[in-house]
Amino acid sequence: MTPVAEKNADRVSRRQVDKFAERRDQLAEAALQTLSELGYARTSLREIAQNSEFSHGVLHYYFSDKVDLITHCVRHYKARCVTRYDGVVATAQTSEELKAGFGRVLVDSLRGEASMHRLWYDLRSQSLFEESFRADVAAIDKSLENMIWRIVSRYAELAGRTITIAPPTMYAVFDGLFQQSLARYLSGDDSAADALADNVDQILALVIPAR
Amino acid sequence: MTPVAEKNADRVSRRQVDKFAERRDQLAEAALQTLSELGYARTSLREIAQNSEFSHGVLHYYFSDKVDLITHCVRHYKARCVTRYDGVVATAQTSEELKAGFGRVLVDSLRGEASMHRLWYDLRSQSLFEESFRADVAAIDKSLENMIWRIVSRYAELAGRTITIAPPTMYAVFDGLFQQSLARYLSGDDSAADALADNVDQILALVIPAR
DNA sequence: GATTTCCCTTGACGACTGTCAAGAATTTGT
DNA sequence: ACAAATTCTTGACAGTCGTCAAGGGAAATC
Repeated sequence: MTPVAEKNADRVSRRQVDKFAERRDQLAEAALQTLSELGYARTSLREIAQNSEFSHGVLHYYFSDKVDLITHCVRHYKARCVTRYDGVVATAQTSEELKAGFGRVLVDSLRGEASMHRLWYDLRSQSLFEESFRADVAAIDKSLENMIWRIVSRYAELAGRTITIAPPTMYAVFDGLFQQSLARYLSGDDSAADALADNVDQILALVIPAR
Repeated sequence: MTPVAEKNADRVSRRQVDKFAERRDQLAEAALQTLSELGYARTSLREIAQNSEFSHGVLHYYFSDKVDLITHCVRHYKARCVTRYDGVVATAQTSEELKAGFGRVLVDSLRGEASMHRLWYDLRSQSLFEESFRADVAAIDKSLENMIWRIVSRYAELAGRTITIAPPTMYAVFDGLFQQSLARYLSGDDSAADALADNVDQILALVIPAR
């Protein structure tokens, strides 16, 4: 095989790999939509296929089994949700601005992506039972923790304060707040979103106290 | 029917009702054990029956359907877990004593009932999708919120402090801490239990600050 | 243009699900 | 003791599940 042929073969293979990965993501997207509507327990492969433009058999062409599919979904989900707050952190000039931006994104995300959030909590619960999900879920949880930490530590920096709470604890607190707000919002209480912003303000004032 | 006969009939009926309710609870207990081991998604009625001393058909003699069974389980669960901290609140004489007792029960419960706790978070996630569970789950959540509030407000009282945080927010914070500790504990990190006690101490100091 | 490779559909399989009915076994009432 | 009401078992039902194999059709390769 000549170097040129090798290059071409490489290009072809690369293209195939890309197409393969693309379709996997496309199917993962359909799966995520189905999962966020029905929850893990009630989502079947046939239902997922019906939310895509393909038949149910194709899922086993792109994924080895159901766990493989769900795992890919989780990773695909991560890629989207973790960077949501980075813009706010990067552009905010004052602590007040950062706090307002943080709250705004939080509220918007709660209102606009409630179904995806409940799926996240569902899958996180599943990972407490199913060991095969645990590593990926833990990785996402960690990156969410990092995200919260970037925000809070930057906030403290802008405000000229110091933090005495460790990142995991900080994340746990805000996650608890968000989770409760999500439950209220999904049960029809639209004011839960605004209440979340207030609660975050209040907790932020406590965990980063004036010295 | 004579008054005596009426009384007897009543006694009989009462006894029957009691027996009926007793067996329902007994089956609910088996169901809770199964659910806490497998999770909601993987628990079937036959599996539940195998964890009891009866056959699978009996479940439809005592419960109208699966939702009825699970709902009864949730209520049965509530009756057990909500009163766990009342003793500590009632007997503690000082704020330090209360804090220590709170932490101790928290840690013991995490270590000894981890499977039941993960089931609770699983069912709470299910209620975000399945409306039929929502009311019962919300009721339990509310009573847990009340429990936390009894502890924290009593703590503030003993310490001579005032609280500026509303009960739902307070519950959300501690629930977030507990949930994260549970995940770590179940993934093999035994130190997560003791870390929980430390975190609770720390957060308690923040939410009920020295004035 | 023929052939090989890839992508996708269809239909089937065994296993499992919730539900229910028929009847055996047990308890209760007389 | 017998009769009646109950509690429980068994087996079957219609449906769904994940999985897979056979093959059609499209696209790429030569």
